[in-house]
Amino acid sequence: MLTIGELARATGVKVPTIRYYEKLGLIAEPTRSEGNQRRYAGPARERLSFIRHARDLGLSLDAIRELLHLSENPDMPCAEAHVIAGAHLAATRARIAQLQRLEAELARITSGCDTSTIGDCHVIHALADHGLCGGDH
Amino acid sequence: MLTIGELARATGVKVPTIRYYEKLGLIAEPTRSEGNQRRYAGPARERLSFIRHARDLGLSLDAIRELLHLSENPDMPCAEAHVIAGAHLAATRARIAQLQRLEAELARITSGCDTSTIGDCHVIHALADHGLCGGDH
DNA sequence: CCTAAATGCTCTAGTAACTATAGGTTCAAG
DNA sequence: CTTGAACCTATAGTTACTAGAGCATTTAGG
Repeated sequence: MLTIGELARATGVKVPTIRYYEKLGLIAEPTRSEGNQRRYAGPARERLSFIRHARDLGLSLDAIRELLHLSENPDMPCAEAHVIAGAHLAATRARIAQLQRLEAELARITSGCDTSTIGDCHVIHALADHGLCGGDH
Repeated sequence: MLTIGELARATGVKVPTIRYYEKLGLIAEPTRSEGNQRRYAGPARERLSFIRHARDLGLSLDAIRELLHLSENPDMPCAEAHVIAGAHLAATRARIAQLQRLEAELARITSGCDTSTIGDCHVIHALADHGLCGGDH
């Protein structure tokens, strides 16, 4: 049986976060010691590692909740799991594309200024005047 | 003089967001009509457009607050504005790089499964077992 | 056995940047 | 003069935690 601190070290999830996940119902309430401290068995560690890994990949707790629910029914079709992961992949790609557009504009804004006072600083003017950029955001 | 709704349409910032920015002190409290409704003059529109554009570029309200402060003093050196924009550019590039790593792993996870039940679904297993991935996150 | 340090407990509030809702008021057009 | 759109304030909810206060338990050393 692991204490909450040992579980935290084993999974890389911080102690307050474990308690937070418990309150959200993502992990089960564990057994308690005589002094009311949480004691975890092996399955809790696996479940928490699952959550950790999925969070690292950027999945929302809602998506993770669904995946956990699916994983409890090994006989169910897994199409839904593919939908969730696929949707997240698409969202990730869209976000990358958006950030790349922003990167291009930020690079343009920051590179074009060689003056030294705010009054004619290109950075400030570019931010103030939307017309100076591609305008695609 | 614009009503708050007209200002919202002119800048693309939603009405509740304008009031929110006012409460944060990002924009000045405007004059009011006899019936206590907000009435805006031209400068408010420019300032709000500045904020909007900077937000679209992903700058935090804190960073925007600093830039607004700088823009009020046209004679000050603009090195600080370059630092803010440059830091944001670097953060954006780092975020893109991170998302691209996640994209690669998500693509790997979602592509490798051609079974049909949860029990042996690659998506679920890949999330449960950190050892199956590159492990660089 | 006793004590001190580390770890644990609950609860509340704070973070970013809004968004939504409730319940009421004002404005402009017909 | 009435109606409907737009306005007002204030509070609470969103996401995924994190920080802090104030107190209890566990464990290792002496």
